[in-house]
Amino acid sequence: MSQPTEQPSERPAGRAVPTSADVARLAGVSRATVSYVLNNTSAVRISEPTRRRVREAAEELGYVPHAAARSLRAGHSRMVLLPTPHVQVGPLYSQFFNEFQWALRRLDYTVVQYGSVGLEAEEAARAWAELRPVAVVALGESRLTGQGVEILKRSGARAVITLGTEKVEGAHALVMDQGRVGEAATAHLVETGRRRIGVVVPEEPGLAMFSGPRLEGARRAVAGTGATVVPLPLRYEEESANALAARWRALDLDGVFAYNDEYAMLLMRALQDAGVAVPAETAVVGADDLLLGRLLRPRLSTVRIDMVIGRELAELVDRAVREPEAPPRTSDLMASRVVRRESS
Amino acid sequence: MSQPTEQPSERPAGRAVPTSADVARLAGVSRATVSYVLNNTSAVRISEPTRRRVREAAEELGYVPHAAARSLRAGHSRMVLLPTPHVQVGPLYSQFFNEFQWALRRLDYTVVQYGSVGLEAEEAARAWAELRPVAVVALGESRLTGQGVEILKRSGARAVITLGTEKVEGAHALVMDQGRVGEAATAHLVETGRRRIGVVVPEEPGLAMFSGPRLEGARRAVAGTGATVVPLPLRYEEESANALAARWRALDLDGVFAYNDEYAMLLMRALQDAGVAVPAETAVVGADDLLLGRLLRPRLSTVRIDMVIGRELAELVDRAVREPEAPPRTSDLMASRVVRRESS
DNA sequence: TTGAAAGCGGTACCAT
DNA sequence: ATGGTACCGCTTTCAA
Repeated sequence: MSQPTEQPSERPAGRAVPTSADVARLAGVSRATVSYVLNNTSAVRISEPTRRRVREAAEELGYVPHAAARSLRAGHSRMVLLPTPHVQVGPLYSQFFNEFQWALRRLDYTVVQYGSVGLEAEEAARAWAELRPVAVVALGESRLTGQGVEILKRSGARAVITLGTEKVEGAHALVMDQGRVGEAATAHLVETGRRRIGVVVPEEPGLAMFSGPRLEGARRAVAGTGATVVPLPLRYEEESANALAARWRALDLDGVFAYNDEYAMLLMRALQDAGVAVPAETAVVGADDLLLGRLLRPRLSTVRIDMVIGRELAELVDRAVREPEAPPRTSDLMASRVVRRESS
Repeated sequence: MSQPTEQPSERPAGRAVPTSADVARLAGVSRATVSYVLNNTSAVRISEPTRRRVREAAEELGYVPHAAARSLRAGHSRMVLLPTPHVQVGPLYSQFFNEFQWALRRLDYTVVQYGSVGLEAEEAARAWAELRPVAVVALGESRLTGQGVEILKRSGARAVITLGTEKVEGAHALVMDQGRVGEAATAHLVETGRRRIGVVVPEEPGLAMFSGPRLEGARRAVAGTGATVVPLPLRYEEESANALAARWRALDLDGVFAYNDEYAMLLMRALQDAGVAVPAETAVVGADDLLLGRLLRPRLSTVRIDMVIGRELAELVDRAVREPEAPPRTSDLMASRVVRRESS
């Protein structure tokens, strides 16, 4: 550039970002005093007039402290990093998530979601580590490897928590036992006299971490009852459902756990169109207890999933941060119960 | 504490977080050299053997650079901050969002979502400003005030972009003209001969920013046609829908735009249960083109919304960052078209 | 080709 | 009750 080099060229118009030094200058005090006042440092007494002058100066300049500088000096941050899940999440999850964030904030943590679409597990971990979070809470399928956990801990993370089904070496694993969902649904079907039970397994990628355990749970439920379980691959598309419905009679199933309410609705519609009577011929059970299930005819039986309240998880994170050496408390964060309606 | 003061007590077990100085020491070079090697600084030539020693040392220590220190020194970051929306978002939005994040990363930005549940507009803005983001993109109803924008810009944000319906003083406003959705749906109803048209207005808080403009759009569509629009408040609950259906005949409506597919399904079910024939007596149109709409009987007519591709928005953000003084380009990011099925 | 050192914005100890 | 100052980890001249 041909511009004189003394021109910063960084903030072309408008003055520079105010720092605590600017506040100090305007208030006629030292930077230390500014820090004391703005942080209400109890160990130091500052006279009321001085406090006021500092506050007014900060206000006038629109001063906002620089989080990076602060945490650099402090040697740690209170940032909890949440890798954003790749898969589409349901309303249940969203509510839980909001609650969790809110609770963490109450505990004085800064919650930040960091998306890592299109990054490999390890480079993602490295990217997260650059932010020096005090804790990382991976909720979904974000494949966090043992290697990744090691990177994070080496860079100062005091707690790495996975919330899911896979247990990762070195991380606190909070299981959400998806198996229970399949178990509850299938047990219900068995109890109501069904013997040959289909279990829908979505073919969409990213759902495997839920569908696998649910299928396993279904298998547990039939063990020793004489009933059998048949996995049913299904894409969330009308054609896929119709194809499945077309060969329904050949499958000879009298009950089906459809993974969740959406797949259940898809399948039930296809079954009805194919002339299969629900629940007379085949009982259908979904999961998630969506409102839409109540609108179907017959009304859809479902498994209602109650996730642990966000506050509980937030406290668990806080404890893990304060006592990193404590043994990973493996809690189960889900409770499942069947809501029987008309489709089963 | 009675512990000797020389004990850091910060990392009780396990060694300290490695810094570039540690890498330098291990590699037998200076910190400067480490920086040069790890950043591939082209202005400086470092011998290949040295490069290797540095890389190996970094690898061995598990060194990850400290983002805060880096951006503090640099005087700026490439963080784009996205306040997380409070309302539950649909699958359309999620897809768009992922694409947007991906595109921003490709442009070398660090995308971070910051939740602000339970914070007032201005304190939220201050919290965001502490992170010194280079840009803030507020997508939802996160009420960003003119005051908030001012705070952010004062603290170095080169672009503040709102994506929504409200225009905020000082921010680049990218309108997503929700009105078009209501306009398209209603125009379709009018063209197919409907005269008294209901427009569902969800009572759920947080949806007002969508429902208001959609209602206005509906009003535009009937202007001068002789048709009329009747707002229909509705909660997303079965009882509310039933109550509305019970007084349907009294309302004397022959068409309804039901806000979106979910509300449409809710309402259509209630209408059918109340004996109102769809579409013979009343036509129903939803929006979002969810798969579930195709499963209903009659199949639900809908408005398909195509959002701008995330890449386009990412480039727009990039341009705004590089030329903060350029006039806010107000682009429309949505295209709406009616998909007629059987319910209209 | 490499090293020494200044400085980014805060905080907290130690003086005064 | 305040101010001076060292330092957190990293980048980037400037010298050698």
